[in-house]
Amino acid sequence: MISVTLPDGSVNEYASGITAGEIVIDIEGRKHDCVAALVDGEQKDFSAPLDSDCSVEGISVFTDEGIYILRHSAAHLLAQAVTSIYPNAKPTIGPAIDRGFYYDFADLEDFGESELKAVQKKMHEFSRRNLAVERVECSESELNELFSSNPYKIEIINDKLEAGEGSTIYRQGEWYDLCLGPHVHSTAKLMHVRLTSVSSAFWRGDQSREQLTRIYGIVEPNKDTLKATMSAIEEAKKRDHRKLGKDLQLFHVDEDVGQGLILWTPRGAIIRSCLQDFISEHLTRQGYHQVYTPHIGKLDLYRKSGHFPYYQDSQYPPLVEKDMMARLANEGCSCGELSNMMAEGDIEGYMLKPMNCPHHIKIYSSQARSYRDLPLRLAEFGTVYRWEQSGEISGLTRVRGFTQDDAHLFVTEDQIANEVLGCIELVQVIFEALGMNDYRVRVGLRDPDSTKYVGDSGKWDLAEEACRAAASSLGVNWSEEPGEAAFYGPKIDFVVKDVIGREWQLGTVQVDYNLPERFELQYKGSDGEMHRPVMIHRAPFGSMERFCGVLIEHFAGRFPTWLAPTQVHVLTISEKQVEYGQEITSKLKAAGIRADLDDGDDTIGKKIRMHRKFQPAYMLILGDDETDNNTVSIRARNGDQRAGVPYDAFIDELLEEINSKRATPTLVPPKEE
RNA sequence: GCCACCAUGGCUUAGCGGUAUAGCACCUCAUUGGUAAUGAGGAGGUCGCGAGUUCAAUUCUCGCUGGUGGCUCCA
Repeated sequence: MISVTLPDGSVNEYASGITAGEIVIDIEGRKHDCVAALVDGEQKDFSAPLDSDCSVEGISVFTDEGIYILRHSAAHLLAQAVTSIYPNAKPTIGPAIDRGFYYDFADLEDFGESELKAVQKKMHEFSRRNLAVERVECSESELNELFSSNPYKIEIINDKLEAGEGSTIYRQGEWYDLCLGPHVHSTAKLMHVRLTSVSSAFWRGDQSREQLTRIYGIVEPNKDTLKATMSAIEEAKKRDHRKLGKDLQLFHVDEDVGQGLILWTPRGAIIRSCLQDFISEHLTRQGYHQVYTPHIGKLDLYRKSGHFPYYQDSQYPPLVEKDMMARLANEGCSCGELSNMMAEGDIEGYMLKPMNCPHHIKIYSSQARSYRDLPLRLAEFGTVYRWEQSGEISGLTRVRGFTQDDAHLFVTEDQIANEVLGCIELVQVIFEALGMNDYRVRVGLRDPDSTKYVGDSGKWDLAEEACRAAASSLGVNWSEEPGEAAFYGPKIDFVVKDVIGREWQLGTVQVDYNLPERFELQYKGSDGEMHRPVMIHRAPFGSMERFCGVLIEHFAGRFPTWLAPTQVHVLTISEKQVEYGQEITSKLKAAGIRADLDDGDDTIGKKIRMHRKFQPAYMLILGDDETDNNTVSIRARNGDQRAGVPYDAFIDELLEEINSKRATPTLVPPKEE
């Protein structure tokens, strides 16, 4: 007999050799929702036999651990289905991920979305057959034998296992895979599975290795959760900023202009400029100076900053004077030679700026500086250009030309902590005003074992401590990430998720010892000696493009009144109200409110339908009642109404709402009942 | 950059080896209508671009451009 401690703390006696699954049934009953067991804190299959005293509890499929086991098992089922249809395909790896699972296959060429259906059908078939999933211990030689036709598995065996060490496989029906488990005990648990997409991946994430075919899928415990997940995916697609950007006419990307180059259309430009105004107010309050610098600079400048030629691949090619180009061409200079000569500094040219810092540095050094000038905070909405890989460009979130809400702070060493804190506060103010609470903070620290960092370690300790202190003052989740610092200093990054779960780095605050060194920046200290300032780079939004993209999805296009491209749409019921409508609209505009008038001859139902797509904060409906009494009828986005409001009262309330930058429109109180 | 898929009037979309649907938007006329589509008529496309195959290509092939999903990258 063995003594087993149950989750409620009680201890039961069982016959030695009982399986973990049998105990889970004993605890949870036959109708439990568990996929595996936790034995002494370790995940085990239901089939695991127990022969000594231990604690046991079930792992519910509705926990993070449980759903991961389900997904992992679904990945196995996928590989079983694929290999049964395509016997030549070689499974490589197939893990569970946050949103489902995938499996990578070698030798599965020409496999596209249209092939998914047959595979999914096969998975359902295997699931319906209720195949037992068995764990089998194997010796090294058995493993080599079993996977002899799959070099990828052999590579894993050779890499992960010590010589002479065995491992386990999981078998379901005829099929088996190298795996540590645990897994669900039967394929029947995997009925609610859907394959979602096909893409490619490199073996072990290495671009120089084989290209594999990756199949993605989702799996859910039951029909209802599957349905919920599928509709959540649909909902997310509706919020996609690329779709909303088109529907709401916020921005346009034109292939004749170029990939990843954003054309801000009038409605989107309003959002951007409101945000910029908002930031500018804070800049003034915090003692920043706004500056303007050009979009290009000499190659030499970027040689000095270290951007060229080191980051050449992610920059637009340099601009070279045309007479020089002609001369070189006449001399038979090849592109490769040209590139070398530019790298060596034999040819001067200009570059689209990939960062604003060199320009700001030149503003710093345009005058002799003393400690009394510090901290000197230079801010600019500076547009930079980077040659992102073509496959990576997407909507507003990954582009080739973007405007950073950039600033560089030139500070003394003992000002670092305070100034970093000031930067963080700005980020927080902005995120709070926009109701963006779902972000995480990464503090990038240096890797203690690496020597790639500039600056002495005492300074680094202070700067890292300043970053830590600043991050913890935020009151949100933050993590230290050793090795994630830039080579020139520690940093704090703000990361948010978009609707399809992709994470985007937005704001960043970085301490930099490197550039002041490279540019030999100086200031005269109170001691009369020359000292080197430290720079802080910071961009609370990151880039206007990316931030607006995330913001569109955050609000699902329903912007707060202060940001809405049009705040009020005035709709007349019949032509009797045209004059009144025009009067109201011009009064709104005179008050600085963004208003739009529709005095056409559509019915009011039609007008509401048409104007809804632009998501104004409010629509005003004007009929005889309103005209006769100098009032307006307010319609909120959700259809709620508030009739008989005197229009000057409406304007006052609206202005109050705009000026307070409320995150949600509140002029129409929700209906009672 | 790599793999797969995709590209038809402003938007959504049908279709096919013989120059093309429909809805919405737009314009005109009628209608003067109270909170998610009033009716009728009209205009608008060399089917992303460039080659090739063919008597004939929007439809087949190749290249390019752009997009989507991923991978890789991201100072």
